[in-house]
Amino acid sequence: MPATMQDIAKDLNVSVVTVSKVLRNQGRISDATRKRVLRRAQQLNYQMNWVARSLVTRRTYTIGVLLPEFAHPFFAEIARAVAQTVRPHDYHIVISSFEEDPALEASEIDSLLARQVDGLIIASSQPPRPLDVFKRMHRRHIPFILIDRPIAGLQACFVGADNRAIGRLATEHLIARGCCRIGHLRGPAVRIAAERLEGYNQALALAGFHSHSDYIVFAGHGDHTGYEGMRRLLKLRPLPDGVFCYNDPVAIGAMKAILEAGLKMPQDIAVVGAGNVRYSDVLSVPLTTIDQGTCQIGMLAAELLMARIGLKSPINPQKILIPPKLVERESTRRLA
Amino acid sequence: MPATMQDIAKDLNVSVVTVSKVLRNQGRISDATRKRVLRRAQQLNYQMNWVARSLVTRRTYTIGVLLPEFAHPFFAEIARAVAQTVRPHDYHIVISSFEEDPALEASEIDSLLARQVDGLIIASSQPPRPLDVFKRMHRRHIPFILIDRPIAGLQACFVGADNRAIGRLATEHLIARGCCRIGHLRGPAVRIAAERLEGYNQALALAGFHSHSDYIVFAGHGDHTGYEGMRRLLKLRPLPDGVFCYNDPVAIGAMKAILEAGLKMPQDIAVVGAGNVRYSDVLSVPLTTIDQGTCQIGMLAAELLMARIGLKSPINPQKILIPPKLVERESTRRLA
DNA sequence: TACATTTGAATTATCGTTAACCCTGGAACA
DNA sequence: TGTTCCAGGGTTAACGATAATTCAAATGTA
Repeated sequence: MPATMQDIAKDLNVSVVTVSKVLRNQGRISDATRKRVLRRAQQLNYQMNWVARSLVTRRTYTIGVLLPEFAHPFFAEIARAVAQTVRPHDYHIVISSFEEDPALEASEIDSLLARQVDGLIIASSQPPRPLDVFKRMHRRHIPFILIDRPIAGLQACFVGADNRAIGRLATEHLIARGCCRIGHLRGPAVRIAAERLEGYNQALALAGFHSHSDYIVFAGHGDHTGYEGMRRLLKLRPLPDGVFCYNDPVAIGAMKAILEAGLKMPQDIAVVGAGNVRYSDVLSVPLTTIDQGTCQIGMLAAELLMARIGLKSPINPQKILIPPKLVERESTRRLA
Repeated sequence: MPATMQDIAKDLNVSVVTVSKVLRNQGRISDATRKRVLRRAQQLNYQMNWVARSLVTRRTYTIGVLLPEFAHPFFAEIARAVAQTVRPHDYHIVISSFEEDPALEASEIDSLLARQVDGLIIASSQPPRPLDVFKRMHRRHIPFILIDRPIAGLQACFVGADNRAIGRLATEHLIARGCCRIGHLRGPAVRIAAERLEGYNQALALAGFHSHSDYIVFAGHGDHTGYEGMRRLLKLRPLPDGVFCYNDPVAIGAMKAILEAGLKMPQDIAVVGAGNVRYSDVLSVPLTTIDQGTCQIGMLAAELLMARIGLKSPINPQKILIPPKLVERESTRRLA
């Protein structure tokens, strides 16, 4: 059994509270006593029992991080950033994924609440009319930050990429590179994908192009969907000369299809992805992409959460959109 | 404030213990009472306070997962597998990374112990003469499983890849493909890298080749080290006609160097990586690699841990080596 | 000297739950 | 009728800490 404060107290003939005070540097304790306690604690290799402390302080120094899937590089990176940001505050993270299943997500939230996390960071998959999990959190005054995917109609803190700006930036870049038949491999039917599409349309409109629905093809999250989608795009005549892909995996799949078709990048078709995942630069043709500030999302969400934990009165929800940055590589590079 | 058992008890004029018993399906409770309690619990939206329960049961239903860095796809995948495996047991994971810093690792272990995790899964960076963190765990009877990186001289459960087999398998494959000057971009000075190197040497010896130290070049973990290393290999004459790379990122870096040198894969040089990371198959030349059963490592480690948690008497440490599998792609494909 | 203040620590009361044991009244049995 | 047994609870005491309050002695002050 690990040593408790009681063990120290008994050995030293002082009260448990005295020990507690010394260990927390609180209250008035004489130097002599302080030293005795500290010494004995070290001898016994005393380690705080945080469970016991949490029970009385109502603080677990633990936050829940709830992600759709955390082997995905994007979410893994966010989790890393969150963990690093909260570590100096003595916080740990309990991480959980829900495989894009709203019901599982809700049950995991409840489960984390039961574990008394001090706050939550969630990349939610809840439908626009969210279940009442969020109400439960409000009632309990548990702060939470939504990341990456906002929820329509929910007043809450949010940190995420500026998806319209991403769509715009990518498309404007293709236009600047001289493309005039720009296709889009759009993502699944979620808000993020819709916003990137909007950005794409905006950029086209601003440039005086008008978008043609044939050139907008549904893809998904993964590279195989990009591959399939691109094969559909390649059947169009005239061929697109530029493609903005919903995300990097989709772009990678698309590149595979393009190479298979015997076409060259960027000469025949220029490709832009989004996300700047690792290895985007060691592909056959290094991929131009839009960096969405993944790391920052995690950091800012964590900071926002830290700031709200322990606040007596709730403050206004804050929304942060990270401005995207273009990362230019071979897949759109202007030829010499 | 969330409802407590006391609230339910007071409303129903029963004792808290009765409520507790109902909620745990324990003890003898009449059907009538049971129903009343259950109904009231639902009405009040009662949620167990796991912190309080943990304090008395000495079980947190939480395990610590300690990794060198968890944005790395290998570790992220392991974490995912662990989380999925323990979820059915009602366990959650507290995850933490220590950036390859043994001191930070030790302090994180202590920190997780203070949080009363029921067990730990650790990919340790401790030196062969490990600090006494592990002794502390033994004293407290906290089960832990080492993964990926065994610690010499420490009696403990271990689950990891069979690195000698990986080195052997990769090298034998190159030999089978007709390579006869096989280089090795070896990893950093850690046991894993040494074992893969051993496997490489074994395979060469078995085939009657003798290894030449010039053809063994130090690389590291990341792709840039692979790039640098390969450039050194490319200065050798005669040129190697096959390279076994410590891991996939190194291989990816190496491929970049090879392509830059104007050489072709696999015609001029065949390349084998190890790890089978995502995107290994969408590279310019899809990379032949050795799958080390990442997912299985996480799963088996988690299962092993679950089996040990709550065991009264400690049982013998168990070591599991996952047999590797060859994943053949273009980078070594035999030409038609 | 008498009173107020400070210092250093002990007491007491939680926190929300479970473990272990105790109690009561009626049914079953002899 | 008395004894036993058991169903259906209740009581009490933790678990390991902290918050709030109280208290005795030492110190300062008038």
